[in-house]
Amino acid sequence: MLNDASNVAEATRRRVLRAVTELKYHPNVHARTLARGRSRTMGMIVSNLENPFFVDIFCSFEAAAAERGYSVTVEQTGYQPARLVASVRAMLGRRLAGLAAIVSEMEPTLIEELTARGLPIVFFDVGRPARNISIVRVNYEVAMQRTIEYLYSLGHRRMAFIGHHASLAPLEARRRTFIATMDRHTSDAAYTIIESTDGPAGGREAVRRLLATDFGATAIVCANDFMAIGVMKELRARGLSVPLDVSVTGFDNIQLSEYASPALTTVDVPRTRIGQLCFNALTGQDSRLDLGGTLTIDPELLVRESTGQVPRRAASVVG
Amino acid sequence: MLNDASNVAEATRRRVLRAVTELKYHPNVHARTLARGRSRTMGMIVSNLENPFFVDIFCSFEAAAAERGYSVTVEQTGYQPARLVASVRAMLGRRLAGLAAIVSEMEPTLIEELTARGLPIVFFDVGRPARNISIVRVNYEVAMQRTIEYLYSLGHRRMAFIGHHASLAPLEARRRTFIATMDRHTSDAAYTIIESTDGPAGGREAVRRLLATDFGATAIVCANDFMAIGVMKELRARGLSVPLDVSVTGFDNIQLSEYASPALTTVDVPRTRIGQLCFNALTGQDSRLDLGGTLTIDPELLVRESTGQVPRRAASVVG
DNA sequence: CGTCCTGCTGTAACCGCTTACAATTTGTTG
DNA sequence: CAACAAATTGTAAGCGGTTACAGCAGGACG
Repeated sequence: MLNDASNVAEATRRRVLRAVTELKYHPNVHARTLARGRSRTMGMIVSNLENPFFVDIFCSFEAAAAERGYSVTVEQTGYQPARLVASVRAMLGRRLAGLAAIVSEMEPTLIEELTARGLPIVFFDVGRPARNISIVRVNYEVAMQRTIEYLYSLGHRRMAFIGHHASLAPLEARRRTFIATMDRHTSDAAYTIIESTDGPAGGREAVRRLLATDFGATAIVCANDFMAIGVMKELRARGLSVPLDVSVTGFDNIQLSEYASPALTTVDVPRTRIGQLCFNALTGQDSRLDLGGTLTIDPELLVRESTGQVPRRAASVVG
Repeated sequence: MLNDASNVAEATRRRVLRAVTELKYHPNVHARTLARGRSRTMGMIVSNLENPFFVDIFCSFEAAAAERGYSVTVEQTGYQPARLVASVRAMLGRRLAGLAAIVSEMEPTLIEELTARGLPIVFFDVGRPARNISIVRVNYEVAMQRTIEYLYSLGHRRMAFIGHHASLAPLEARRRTFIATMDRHTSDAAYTIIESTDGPAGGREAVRRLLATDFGATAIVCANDFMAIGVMKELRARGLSVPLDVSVTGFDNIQLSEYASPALTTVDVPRTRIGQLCFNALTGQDSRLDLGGTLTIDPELLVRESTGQVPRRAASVVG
């Protein structure tokens, strides 16, 4: 009766409903899900909730889910494949209606384990499609290449890449493309790579290390906006102006990137769209991406205020 | 056998474990929880996951929980009491081990509904203690008063308060104290109040409205850091210097406040401690706060770079 | 007034697991 | 080797709901 109120007498229903509130009765979700055999809950696993990029995707996913009467449960992995596996197992045990894994790390054996079950799954940035697994990708290569060529066109010849978790595919793609693109200009351009941790603190620390060298970068390319915020902070603290002394670029276009000072030049990864897309893929109501398919998003470079012409006075400001 | 491996023959165990991985068996969490009658999951409800303040509390809560073998599920309410009620009901249906509500909104009838059940609960910022309900409070009054007096001592006489959701208790407390403190200096000080939405976009919009008036604030007091970031952005965009033209203060001391430009003067609300505290309260392992008790945190004013002496040239820069 | 249909309520099996306990095997000891 | 204890395995009864279906009213109709 608490499910389908259609074939119950009005009087009875009223009596029941009154009892429900009076006794403060709350149906046991587990009993219900067990009996029904399916649930109205979607699972989401993200790498790092402290990074607004993931929060934004979660929020738009949740909004789309709520609209369709689904609820969402999240877990985070801290970029650790082991935790991803643990989370996936936990999610699998919950008999969810679907699972979205918005993660940078991956464990190859997972795909097989996930294919065994029927539940619809969507991976973002990692994994490969399968019977019940869709993939949403971002063309980091093209975006990174554009970014570098843009900086090169401004005269920058000495660039630094600041990233985190270099071994994880989506991050590795950015770094690899950075290197590949720089290598095209090997005659007159040079680069350096610095690995740190995700977040402003990591970005800041990376800049400290960069400045301790004598590399003299005029542009710093960050793996994401979250780190770029810390990068700009440290540059400012050292009395360096962005973009007069050093240009800085990010990746993701998190909301904060617009509020940074100066506003960050970045690559717009459409988080809201991604969240919706992932949800739609799971419920199979998106013509652009059906279960088992792959969809690649081509992100745009968003030029704001943190990048500019290379400084006239030599190219040895930073590092 | 999947629970207590103590009284099973080694050989049998091995066989079972092999079968588990081979068949990709994942125990049904619902069946298990139902049979056990209790779960090892804590629930957390927060107002707004986009605001890093809440994310930080969630993360430290989760870390504390993981350490003790608990997992955590979150939901957000968007500051809407109705959604809080819905979330609480959903959580109640899950037979959790405990529930932490880190929210600004409240629904008085909730307390009674929650007391009926036995599960340990901790509220942050709202509610009142009960048999199974603990409360963690922050003394916003003292902190706000200190902030205002500090600005006053710098010579500021015209201040604006920028907040959101004024009707919600914790936000209302800040505004009320702002007003009360300003009223002490009614002879030579004046203030104005602007209501907007949470987040940088809200802060920014509030400043636009402030500048459209001729109030001429020399200091802007924000209800939280998340809004303050937008406030500073808009001031900068208008060519106003912080703190040379206008001083700005925040509230919460989110990580980003340190990375803002200039670094934000704010009130340090110890989020990590709060997360841990809430978890400990639920498992009853904290001597400072046992179930049914109240603990008040006295936050410190953290002076950084966004505040300074009132500008010499009159007091009519802003608005 | 009996028959049939409709609309509502009562009942029992089952969802997948835990738990306590019965049944069985194995080991120990006089 | 019988007798008993210990160790292991098998069994059945729930946990709190859902679902399909049987049962039983009451109303309409011939």
